Amino acid sequence: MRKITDRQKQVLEYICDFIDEHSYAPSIRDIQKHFGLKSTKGVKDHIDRLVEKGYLSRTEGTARALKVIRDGDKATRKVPLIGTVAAGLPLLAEENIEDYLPVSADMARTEGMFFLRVNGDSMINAAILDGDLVLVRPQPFVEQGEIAVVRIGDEATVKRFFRFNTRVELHSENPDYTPIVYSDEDEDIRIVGKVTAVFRTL
Amino acid sequence: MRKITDRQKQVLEYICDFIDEHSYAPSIRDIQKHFGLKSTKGVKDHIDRLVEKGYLSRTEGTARALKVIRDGDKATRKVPLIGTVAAGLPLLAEENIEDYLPVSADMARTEGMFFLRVNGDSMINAAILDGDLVLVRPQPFVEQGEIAVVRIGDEATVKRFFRFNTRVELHSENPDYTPIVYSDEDEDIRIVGKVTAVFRTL
DNA sequence: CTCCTACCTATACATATGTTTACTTATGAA
DNA sequence: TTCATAAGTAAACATATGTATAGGTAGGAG
Repeated sequence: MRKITDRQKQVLEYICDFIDEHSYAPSIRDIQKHFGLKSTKGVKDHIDRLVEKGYLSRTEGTARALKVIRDGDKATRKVPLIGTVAAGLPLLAEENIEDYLPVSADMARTEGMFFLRVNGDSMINAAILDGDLVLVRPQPFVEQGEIAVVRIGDEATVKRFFRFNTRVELHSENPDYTPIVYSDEDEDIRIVGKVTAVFRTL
Repeated sequence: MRKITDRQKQVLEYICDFIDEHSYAPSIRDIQKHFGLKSTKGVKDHIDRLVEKGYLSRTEGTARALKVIRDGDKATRKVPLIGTVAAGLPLLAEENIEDYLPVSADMARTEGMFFLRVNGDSMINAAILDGDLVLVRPQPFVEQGEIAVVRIGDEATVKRFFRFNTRVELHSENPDYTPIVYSDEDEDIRIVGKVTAVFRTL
């Protein structure tokens, strides 16, 4: 990223703070007043340079149309919490959205991701506890041994997924539970997605 | 929340979408054009009513100063990741901020919260693994047995905190580690804050 | 029916805001 | 020195945008 002068940095910071506080960008004259300048031109120059150098974007001729371009913008994505696993939940039914949680776009890069609340202690050795939220990326496959959300009939569970010759095994991370074994061709079992993150509130 | 008409709902949705796309709010005339209206007055009326009914807030006389008031706004807070625990880290030093992660404002209600990356397996039985991020609320006390970030001299650790008569005990959640015992009055030990959430990316 | 509200047109008007031209001052590089 | 750039003053200018006044139509509540 190209260098900016100290003054330009001050202006950029003021714009950031202003947007943070008001939810809309400052006008050129707002900035002018803040810095005690006697002309709008100076401000305009600063903005033009910040745009040239890639720190700001704007729509010309439009009021308060400044946007700060953040370094690898930590955008947020609202991810729906759609239910609890290990209960007979109507997966992916929009009616069942309990809440939306904002998640770093880093974590939820794909469209269609969702949260499930985990019920029970079957994954306790994978450090997923009862009540934890898992972030799921929908996909029809996972790598050997990855933690997946699997639908068996009308129920869904979180398990480690293994595929061998002609069978599929779902392993709990708890010695009290024995692996669930299915035939390779059983239509009743389907991978819903891969667990990509775990969230817990204490 | 007071009811709004279908038309008002349409306008509100358009405003939401516009802000989503442009990062700045539409002008009255933007909205007018979108709905194919021939006067600005109608739009103004809608906005006034949406403000009255609590769905919008605005700064009068200011261009593009609309703000959508979201239902129990799932706002986001940028929480800094300031280092790794169990290393001799200069805690809370702003220079050490590695990154900012957006977190649901529900989780980070307090000012000054921060993330620490947990190093090691000393809390494995509390389902906090090596590499997990813990969200910390700075406070000088915790309840008996809660998980806290504690500073011992120049180092910090995550441990369950217990205070007995004249001593303080820090318990790991791993049988391989023995509790650390300190005198009640030892100046060298201090509670930094309470661990309020755990985040893990798989 | 009468009154009220939602919704809309038409037409101005006031001002908030972006844009531009012309100059000045200071600083550092060539 | 000479040139380029950063930063700023001054004074207009153009237009984007909010606001106001005066009506008009349709439907529901009383």
